[in-house]
Amino acid sequence: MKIGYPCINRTIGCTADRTFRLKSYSESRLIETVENNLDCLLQILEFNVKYNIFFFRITSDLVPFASHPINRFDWINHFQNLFENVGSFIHKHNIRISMHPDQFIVINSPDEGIWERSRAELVYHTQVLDALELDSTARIQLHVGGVYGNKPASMERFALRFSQLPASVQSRLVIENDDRLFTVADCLNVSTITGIPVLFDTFHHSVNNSGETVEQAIALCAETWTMKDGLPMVDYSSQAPGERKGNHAESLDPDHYSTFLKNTQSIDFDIMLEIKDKEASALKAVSLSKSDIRFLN
DNA sequence: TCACGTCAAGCAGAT
DNA sequence: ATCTGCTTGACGTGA
Repeated sequence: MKIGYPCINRTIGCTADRTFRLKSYSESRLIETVENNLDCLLQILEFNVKYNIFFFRITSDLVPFASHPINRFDWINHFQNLFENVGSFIHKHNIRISMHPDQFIVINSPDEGIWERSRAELVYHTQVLDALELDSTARIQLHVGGVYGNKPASMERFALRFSQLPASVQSRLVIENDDRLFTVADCLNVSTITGIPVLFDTFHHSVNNSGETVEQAIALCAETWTMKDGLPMVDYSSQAPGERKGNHAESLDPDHYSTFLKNTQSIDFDIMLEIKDKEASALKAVSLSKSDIRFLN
């Protein structure tokens, strides 16, 4: 079991997701920003290793406008050395990496334009992981997408579109249950058709499920991950006390977390803490997990 | 230096 | 018809 947090470190004072406005686009601005972002990414990973955090989600904003038509710069070759440098650090310390394209990436949209842009953005995410020379355990997590008034048809369209993606992208994708539309059961159905592993999100499951317990759901998801996919990835968070249903907690709830570990102890996985205070909660989790046999492995 | 309107992109439910 | 939450910040203009 590895413990991780997404994208941002609030302790070390740099950001790996610096960007700028489309109107301000220039090649020099892009180069300057990506240099900063890659440099900061390495700093974050160094911080993580120092504190026994070996799972990390790389921000989608690492290369701003990477899949936008305005960007015709060959950033992969230009930054090849920097990517390899970060990648070798990841290898050396056996860090697990994920990425999570944001809500605009919807491959099952009936709108061809949205599909085209989504495909381009997935290619970009794949290019980042490939430039880092990461193996097939480094994954891109995606939701199934929209329902458009017909869930079975939308799931079938997802499978069709998946089959039309480049093989390099296909081998990186995993699908995640969401909080409103596609449950674990839906994702498992899509997985049966496509072979895509299912990433279990605990919080989404708590607000959108088909009656399975967490233990049942996580076991079913785990079965969709093969050796080459690596350990199953799990997104973990809990309800913010007193806030609107669905809001992520500000900080790790030690009791909730310990109970979750106990309830899932028969399965090993890597856990991504989607909690607002980022690395602070990861540090708490590392300390709480030290008595867990999976963490010691 | 600071305040604050806005930022590439989508969906679905609420108002 | 328009706004809001997803992830929440931070860019950058105007004063």
